[in-house]
Amino acid sequence: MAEIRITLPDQSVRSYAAGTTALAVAEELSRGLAKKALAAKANGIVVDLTSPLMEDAALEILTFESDEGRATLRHSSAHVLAAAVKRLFPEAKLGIGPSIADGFYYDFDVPTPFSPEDVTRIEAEMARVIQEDQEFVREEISREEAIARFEARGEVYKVELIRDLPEDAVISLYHNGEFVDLCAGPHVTSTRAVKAFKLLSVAGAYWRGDERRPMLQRIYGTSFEKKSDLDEYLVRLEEAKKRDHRRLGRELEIFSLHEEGAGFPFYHPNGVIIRNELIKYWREQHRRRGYQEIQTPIILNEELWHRSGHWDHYRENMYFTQIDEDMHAVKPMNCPGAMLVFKQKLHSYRDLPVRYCELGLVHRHELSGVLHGLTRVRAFTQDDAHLFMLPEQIEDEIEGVIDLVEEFYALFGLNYHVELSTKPEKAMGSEEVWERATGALRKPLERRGVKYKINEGDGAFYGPKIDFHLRDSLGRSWQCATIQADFQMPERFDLNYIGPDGEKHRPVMVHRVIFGSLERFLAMLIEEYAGAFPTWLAPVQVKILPIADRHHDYARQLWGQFEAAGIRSELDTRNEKIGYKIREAQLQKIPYMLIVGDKEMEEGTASLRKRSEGDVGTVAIDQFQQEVLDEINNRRSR
RNA sequence: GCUGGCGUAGCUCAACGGUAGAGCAGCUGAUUUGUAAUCAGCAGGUUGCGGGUUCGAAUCCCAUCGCCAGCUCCA
Repeated sequence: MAEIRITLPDQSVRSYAAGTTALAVAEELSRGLAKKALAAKANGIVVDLTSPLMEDAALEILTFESDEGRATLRHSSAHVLAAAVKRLFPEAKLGIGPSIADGFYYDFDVPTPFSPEDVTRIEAEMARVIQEDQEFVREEISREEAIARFEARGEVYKVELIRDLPEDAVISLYHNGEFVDLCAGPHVTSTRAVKAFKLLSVAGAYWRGDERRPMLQRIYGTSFEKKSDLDEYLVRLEEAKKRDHRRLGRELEIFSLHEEGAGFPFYHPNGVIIRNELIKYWREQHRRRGYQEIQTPIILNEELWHRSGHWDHYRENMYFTQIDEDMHAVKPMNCPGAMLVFKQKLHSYRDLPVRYCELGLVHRHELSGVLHGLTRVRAFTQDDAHLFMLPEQIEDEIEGVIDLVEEFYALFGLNYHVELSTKPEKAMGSEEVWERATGALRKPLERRGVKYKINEGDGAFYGPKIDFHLRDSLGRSWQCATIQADFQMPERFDLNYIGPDGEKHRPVMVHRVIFGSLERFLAMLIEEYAGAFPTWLAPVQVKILPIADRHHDYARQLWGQFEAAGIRSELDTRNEKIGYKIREAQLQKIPYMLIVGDKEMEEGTASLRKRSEGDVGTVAIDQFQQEVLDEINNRRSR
């Protein structure tokens, strides 16, 4: 892979190893540069910082991986899209149009949103722009001139972007045909380079991601160098949809959702089995690591939520109910309950850390538009824990949690990325305490060499957090595990321990979840495994398929033996051909099928078929049983 | 919550102003079957819910609920 070269404003050049993401480069450079501009070129990525551009757009452009010139192609495709839209809708005002992970988008302010028919017309017009073989031409002008020119065109958003640039900034424009855009570049040489493209969807998007600003119409698309690559991508998208946990959840009878309770999931028998297996594993691990499990109520009175700060910072997400004279709230978080348990007795410094874990069912009033299968619901069970410790124990404790997360996720073979989320706007506590808490999270991460990115302003209201994110089958990222340092709640709840000096001292608290929520984690697992769960999690582990009625007794005997051994097995005695039964077991993704007919009954064996390998021949029952038990007990994956 | 799209039988879809149909699944019967679908028959819907337009609405309009994509927000 090509090395990455970057030209800085002073004309010096820096090199980065291949594989470095453009985002990482930008983050490093931004420490030394107030404003950055960036360009990426098809040959291996040349990032051009000599002509400053607005930060937002630069960051948008930066989010692609550096190993492809594809980003350039896509960014140029975005210009082609904008050119087409301006032809068909001259009144459209331009937002920004970056390349993104799998394609590109462009934001437009139009009086009426684009209809699907409009999108078809735009696509046709794009094809025309491409046919016209328009050359991409760069032009550099002064900030004042840029403002004047975009103002003359009524491009208020572009003007806003330019105004945010420094006084002496040199602005670059890119022309293709009659279309001109504010843009750092670079671009492909001609619109002809866009060989295969497709517009995928239209959606509203707030200008600059701010819900108080106007909502623009965002058109998403993708483009490739070759038609075959585009086709392959579209096929992959279709394939990914088959792994969607909402679809598999129904097909495999794991869970369901009903309009009678939007966002409140129903678990079916198979779902409960998987959930219970996860919980069983979770309990084993936590006991081993010195946690004590507690359980606290779902409804607690309003006063408690005032004390915890939730009333001030989280009320709009909470459900309330009146009991007798008093207002109560359904818990959106488990922390206050854990704090009451801790406070119930006097703690010695010798007892710390105290680690309380809790499978806590919480309810949150999430906005209707964000609900999504099991990944975003209104009632979910957090595999929560609250750790109370001496201040000097905090780094070790956090490191212990990181270790636990790594062990869990490794078991499931999950890939994740880590973020460190800092103080949000709506926060309690002083700047100084936040600094300390953030440091307490950062150090263990660095000590372990965990790669992480900073997520500015995304912390909880009571403290900063380390987040572990998983991706779903369509590439969307979901926060699962999180570790939060909290110096606020112990204060508010007046928590104490008795130190060696015989005096009361304030413990530090850490909140954390490993799965995140059982709901979201289950969704991730369904998609990760495409429904083919490892045997230890599979709702049905062995399916016994007799060929004809005369084999039923023998089959039933095997079934009884497996059940007694603790293997979840099922018997299919329906009056169907063996192919039919196999097909059904296969679609249910059952790991093992045992087919028994005359031969097997005679020998006291079974014919084994694995869901992943097909027919593997005759097996001895006891040996097979032992192997399955080993696999289950060792929780082997796949 | 916001923008757009979509709600027809358990599932996947058809009918798109003339009064709802198919495949799979389900049920019944026949068949006793050797590694991904045996055959036949039966049953199943006040077209999400509520209004309106019309001689007539699944089809058009309004409202509402839910779902999908994205934005904002989050485990």
